Amino acid sequence: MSLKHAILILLESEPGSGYDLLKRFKDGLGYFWNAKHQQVYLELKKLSEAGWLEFEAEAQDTRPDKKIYRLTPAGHAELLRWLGEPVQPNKINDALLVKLYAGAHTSTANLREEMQRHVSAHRKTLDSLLSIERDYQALPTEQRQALRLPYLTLRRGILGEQSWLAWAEEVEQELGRD
Amino acid sequence: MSLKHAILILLESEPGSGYDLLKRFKDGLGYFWNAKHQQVYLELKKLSEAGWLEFEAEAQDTRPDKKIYRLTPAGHAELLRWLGEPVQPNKINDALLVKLYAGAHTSTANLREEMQRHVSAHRKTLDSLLSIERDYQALPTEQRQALRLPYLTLRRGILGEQSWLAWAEEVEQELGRD
DNA sequence: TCTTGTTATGCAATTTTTTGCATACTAGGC
DNA sequence: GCCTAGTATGCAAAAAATTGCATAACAAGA
Repeated sequence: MSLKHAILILLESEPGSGYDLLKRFKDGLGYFWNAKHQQVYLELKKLSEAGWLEFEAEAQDTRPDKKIYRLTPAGHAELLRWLGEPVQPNKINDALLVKLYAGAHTSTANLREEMQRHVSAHRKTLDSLLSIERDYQALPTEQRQALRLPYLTLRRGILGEQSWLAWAEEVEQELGRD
Repeated sequence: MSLKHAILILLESEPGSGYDLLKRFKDGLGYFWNAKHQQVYLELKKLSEAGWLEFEAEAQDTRPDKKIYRLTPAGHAELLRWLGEPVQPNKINDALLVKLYAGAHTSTANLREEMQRHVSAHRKTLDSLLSIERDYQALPTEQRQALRLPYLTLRRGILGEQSWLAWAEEVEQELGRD
């Protein structure tokens, strides 16, 4: 799995705390990973123990202390090693589709409500991705150039969400015919 | 998680063995769930112990025995209960995007090869989904009607793959500029 | 004849992820 | 004054998923 490597690459770009990483997973340019805070903190601990990360505690007056993590040379080497390996394709496990597939055993109203909930969430995600894209477009050329690969991951998110919403319209049309 | 419920709904449509289920997940209208055989067999065992499934061993001469599973009334009730609950949105964990994001630390050639591998796989998936769609279109009206919800899940797969491939072209364009 | 692919199932160990619980202080709105 | 949201971290238990190993036989093609 590559939560490990997702963390390594984010910290390679810029050192930060677990909390920072969670924010970057959530609303950064890279729209590629989801993890609960418990998992991230645990993984940071493991990666430190493995010698791939080191950290410095940063005392804060009013807040709990922050641990700022950064890559060690061993961590950097591991990242390079991993980049040379092929990654295996994503697997799709989509509970909403399971529910739709089984939809004949429940009411159309139930299905439409469920779809509506998901449509709202996807629209919200798309809006936020588009707003990140606008920020990117506004950057000066050299900065855009430096971020061109992360930007491609953002594009994946945008195209994926748009496609999802187009599908949702097909579904709504079909469910509406009752 | 809903491997449980994916299994319940597949067996509700038609009883079958673990091996059957794996095939249905792989190339049927089950474009929505992936599981290794070990996981499916274990889950079938657990679902039987929970009283949601029952099975009958079917002796075969030349092959190992088959266990044909089917829903019990309790299993059917559980399926209905689950259908009334909201499902939570999918999370995205995409190792390929992690690699692209980190791409500045490796060669463009490496990235292009990786993309090429994935493009081939996605094209193959799309072809097979389109061929399933053609079979569906060829069915008489009543049968199409009965399968209209499963068909929507197939559409999700098709639109998703097409969108993925469109994204891959953007990536190829960008990587080709070196 | 040998290798590969398909049919058919399962246990055990490990890794990954989720869920539940826990702490502690600040800022802003009503 | 109270409630909510945000900042900041973590342990422990349970559930889900992967990896490794194991068995057994047939069919098809090289």
